[in-house]
Order: sequence, then structure tokens, then C-alpha cells
Amino acid sequence: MLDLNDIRRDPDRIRTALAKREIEIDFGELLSVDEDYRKNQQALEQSRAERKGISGQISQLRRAGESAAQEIEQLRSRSQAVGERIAERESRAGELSAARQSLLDALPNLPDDDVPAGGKDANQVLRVVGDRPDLDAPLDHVQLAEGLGLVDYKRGAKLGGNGSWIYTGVGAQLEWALLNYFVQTHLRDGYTFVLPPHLLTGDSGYAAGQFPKFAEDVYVVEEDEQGKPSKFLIPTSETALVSIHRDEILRAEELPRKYFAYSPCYRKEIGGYRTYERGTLRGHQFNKVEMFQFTRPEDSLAAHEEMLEKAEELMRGLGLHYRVSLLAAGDTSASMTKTFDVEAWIPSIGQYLEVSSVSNSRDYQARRARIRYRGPEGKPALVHTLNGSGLATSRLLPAVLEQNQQADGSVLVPEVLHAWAPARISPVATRTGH
RNA sequence: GGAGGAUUCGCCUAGUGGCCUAGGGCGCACGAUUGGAAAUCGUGUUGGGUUAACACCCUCAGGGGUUCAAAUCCCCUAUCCUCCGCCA
Repeated sequence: MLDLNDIRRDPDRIRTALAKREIEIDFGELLSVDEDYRKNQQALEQSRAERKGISGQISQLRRAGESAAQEIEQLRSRSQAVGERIAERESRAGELSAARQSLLDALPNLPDDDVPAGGKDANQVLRVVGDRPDLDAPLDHVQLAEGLGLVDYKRGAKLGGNGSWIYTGVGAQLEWALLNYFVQTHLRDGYTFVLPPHLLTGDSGYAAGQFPKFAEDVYVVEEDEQGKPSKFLIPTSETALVSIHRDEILRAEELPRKYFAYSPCYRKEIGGYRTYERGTLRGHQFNKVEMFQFTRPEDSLAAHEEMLEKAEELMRGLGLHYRVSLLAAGDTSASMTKTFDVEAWIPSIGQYLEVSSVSNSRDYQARRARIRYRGPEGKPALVHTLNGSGLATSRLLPAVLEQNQQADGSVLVPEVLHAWAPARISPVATRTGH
């Protein structure tokens, strides 16, 4: 949520910033609703003060004794009339504040100054790291995973339908090894390990920015009487992590708070599949380790760089060829001011695919979730929140398999995973001989 | 799923319709005292909103109701605790 005061003070500045996302916003309605709300609020508060005064007088007269009975009766009916006016203004206040809130909820975050304007096409590649593996006739990850007996796509679809798969044997080991590697690295860096609930409440969805705008992207398993989501399946650990400190005032000394979480991520992906996104590149459920920080406002830019570097370190540790992009404003998710994508090279499709997205929300999520800290003057001030995948494994496994495949059909497993997986995986048919 | 109980400031608690403008303790901050500290004493200490300001309004888990007036009475919901049932 944006700061309403900023919009009141300088709507043109906000409008210009949002234009970079290629959306045109007119604040006319918002500002006029806001003005009505405040006028009504003043009248309402005045009436409340009046009633309070009358009630106080009644209280005093009652103590004085029976003699004042008639006077009390007069005051009582006066107060009753005021009460009716209060009720009217309260219901008006409710309507106006709901209208104002829903206009405010629809506004995305302001892109940072250094974020390029425009849509996906305006994304900037910042750097390309490592060498493209030199492969003669590369197999794609589906052929590799099936040939090596790592993933069972057919039976996966039988169990969970389209967009589901089963990791089997060494495949499951490898997937878990990636997770272990990430966990180990984040623990080393002093991040706190979190395993969140997979069923989240509507409040958590609102705080992270899922609701009300992106409700159709997630699996809602329970709705309240108004048909609003009350329980939904975690679409990313970020949604859970934001809400850890929802409605809290943190002490300045305990910032930054650094967390990481593992959870499966459940997504409807209603956009549908692109034909090249076969195998485990896109599904309704995938594994991800997510990094998250709550920082003081002045520290969030440095924290953003730190988390990007951590994501890249994981990629380098795996020996993968990847690139880093700065997303254009239109491609940056609504809650974020700036996002870096780390994209792994997938040889079979000749493209780089996102395996990590590292974003700074600044105070946008914190304002929705009312996450504050004791600022310099001891007054509560909003924290900044940042999140970044570290990393999404289900999409990484294809990169690992394809980039490390050998001429004999085997795959060399990166050394950092050897504690939990074999160093080389050979095709099922030939494995019996060794 | 059933039956009871609970939810008041960072923590513990007082409070059964109007001197509650919510009291006390702990903790915390500042000050006094001290060579310095402990102890002691004093002062302050929930958030939020409207307003140029003075000031006012809201906030006792959340929502609704009764009343001139609600932390207090009634209803609904959430969460936690205890017991019963079921269960990995």
C-alpha cells in the first residue's frame, strides 16, 4: 500500500512514477473520497464529544439525587438525538473508508528511479556469468530425467493431474540435495531457518499483496461468508514470512531480521503453459527456499544487494551458467520497487529461465502488514521488507542436468551436492553393469 | 467434533453500567542520590486518527446489539488453555 499522505501532497509525482509501469492512474476519485471521509470524520468526532458531555452531566445529576429527574429526562432525549446523528455518520464513515481503501489497494508500488520504464522488453541484462557448456547434441532435461530415472512424469500426472510430477530415487535425492545446500549456506550466513504453515489465512495474503488483486493465482481452500479467501495454499514462503512480524513493533536493535524458509509453492498458473516449458520447468507445485529480511529503511538497498549476491553465490557454487537481469517497471511485481532476476541457462530451449527473483518492497508490504520499529525519535516507523529466492529448485534441476550432461549420457553432479547425492548419475539401463 | 475457561499497555495483573480521563507491579527511559554501582526516591512509558494550532476522537481479541452512557450486560466470530472423542 502506498502512503496516502504522499498522494495528497504530490499526486503528480506518484502518477509519473507509476507511468513507468505503463499504467495511467487518475487520483481524482481517491482524493475526493478522501476529502469526504475527512469532513465526515470531523463531524462525527464532534457529535461524539457532544454525547460524551451530555452523558457526563447525567452522571453528575444522578449523584445529586431524585430532584433532578426531569432535567435528566431532557438530557437523555437530547443525547438520543445526537446518537442518531452519530450512527448515520458512522455508517457513512464505514462506506467512505472502505471505498478509499479499495482504491488504495489497487495501486502498485512505485518503481525505484534506476528501474527502466516499460514492460518485459525493457528488462536490462546486467551481467552474464560463467561459460555456456559446449554440447554436441544435448538431450533436454525431460529426456535426461527419464533416462536416468529421476522424475516420473506419467505417474505424476496420474496422481496429481496436469502440472504434477514425482521425483523418484536419485532424482528425489538430488532435489533434496539442492535444498540442503541452500539451507546450509543460509545458516552459515546467519539467517534464521523457518518452516511455515502451508495453509495461510486471508490476512497473510493481504499483507503480502496477494489479495485482493491476485486471488485467482492461488489455490483457495476455504472462503468466509463474503466469499473472500480465508484459507489458501502457500504460493511462496514470502507470503508467510511477511506476516511473521505482522502487527508488531520491533526494537531498532533487532534489525535487520534475516530469515529463510523452505516450503513447496502451490500456484494455479492460470496463464497456461508455454510449449517449451516441459518437465519440471513450470508446475502447480514446486520447491523453493526463500530469503527474507526486515530492515531499517536506510539499510534496505544494501540488503537488496546482499541477497542478490547470495543467490548468485549459490549459482556459482553449482557451477551454472546464468545471467542477472534488472526488471523493467512493468515486469516488476506490484508490491515491489525493484527486482533482480537470476536466470539459469537451459541449453535445450536456448533460453535463460528465472530461478531467483530478488526484490525490495521498501515500506509497501510493511504498511499493509503494519510492521514497524522504534525509529530515531522513539516513534514507530515502518520497516522495509525484502525477499529473494535462494533458490527455486524445481527449475534449477533441469539446468543442472542439461548443463552437466556428458557424451555417454551420464550427468556429473556439482561437488557442493556430494554430501547428499552421488557424484555421477548414469543411465538406468547401464547402471546395473557397474 | 463435544463441554468448560480465558483474551485489558513490551510482560504480569486490578477492574460486574457513570469520579475508568482504565489503577498497580515488573521491565524500559530520563533525573536525583553515589567516588562508581546496587538499593532507594522522583518523572515518563499503548497504538492510531482528525486539526494550521489549541484541542478533540477512537483503541480493553474482532464484529454486531442493548443503553443517555459499555472493559463491564447480550449475541456471533477468532485464537489460546483444560477435559472428552477421533487420529498421524
